[in-house]
Amino acid sequence: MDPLVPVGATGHPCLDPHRVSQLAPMGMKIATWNVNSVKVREARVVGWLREHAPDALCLQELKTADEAYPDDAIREAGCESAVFGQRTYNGVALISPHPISDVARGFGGGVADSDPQARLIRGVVRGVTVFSAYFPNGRTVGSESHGYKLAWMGRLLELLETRFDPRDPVVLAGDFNVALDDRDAENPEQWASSVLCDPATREALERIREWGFVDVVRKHNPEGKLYSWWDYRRLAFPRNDGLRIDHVFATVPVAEASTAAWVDRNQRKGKKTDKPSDHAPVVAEFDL
DNA sequence: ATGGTCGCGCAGCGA
Repeated sequence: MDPLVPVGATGHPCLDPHRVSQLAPMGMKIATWNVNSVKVREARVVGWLREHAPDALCLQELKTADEAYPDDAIREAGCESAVFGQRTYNGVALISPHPISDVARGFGGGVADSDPQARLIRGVVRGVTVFSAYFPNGRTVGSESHGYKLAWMGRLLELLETRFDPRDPVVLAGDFNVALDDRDAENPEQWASSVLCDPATREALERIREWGFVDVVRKHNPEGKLYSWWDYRRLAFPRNDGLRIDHVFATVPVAEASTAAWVDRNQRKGKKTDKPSDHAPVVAEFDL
């Protein structure tokens, strides 16, 4: 399968994006989780798959090369994985109990030069193109890393514009490292000048959203006060000093079918020996 | 306590 061919161009009726609303309604649950090392979080991931039975689970920060990815344990939980691993840093995966087709790693497609960091993978699950994205953090505003973050987001937008159609069923899920507005932080003033909230970063994400996405978690939680990441330091979780930086964006035909969206805050709980990630899973459910 | 926590990989970086 040519990964450069847009989804829906394969000729298979089940992959025709414009037919998504014609499919018999079934539950479809899509989740994203920055696991901060898939090896350390292996038992949690397997347990979470068994408990919540998502149709797609997007992982970020594997910090693991492809060869060391726990593929056997995931298979024992009944799922296959599409993996774009990297040693030490980054690394993303897409997990599903269904077949994953049309897998593409990175930006590909000659949109821009290849990215040396493994931050993006996509595949088609039950007719929906699902991206697992780990946006760069950016460290500090104005830094070289911040420039890389903004450029990376621009490349993602270019990929969407050139290879996809907002009328297609597309889900962009992952750790965006962006809190969209002040509802997405418990202490917004504390984070205002950080790379998670700075105006240039928010504007870059707004341009991606305007391409044709709905923020599905916001749709179901307009009041805010729902976070996905709490720093390991400064007792952030007990104080609920969190931010919502992990997102599930969906194009309109998918977002119109959403029925619920939530954060599995339980996965952030526990003592040091329980080894929680600093991120909790973000889940969106659809009648698709 | 003048930092504070993780994970990687074995010093110091990135988050």
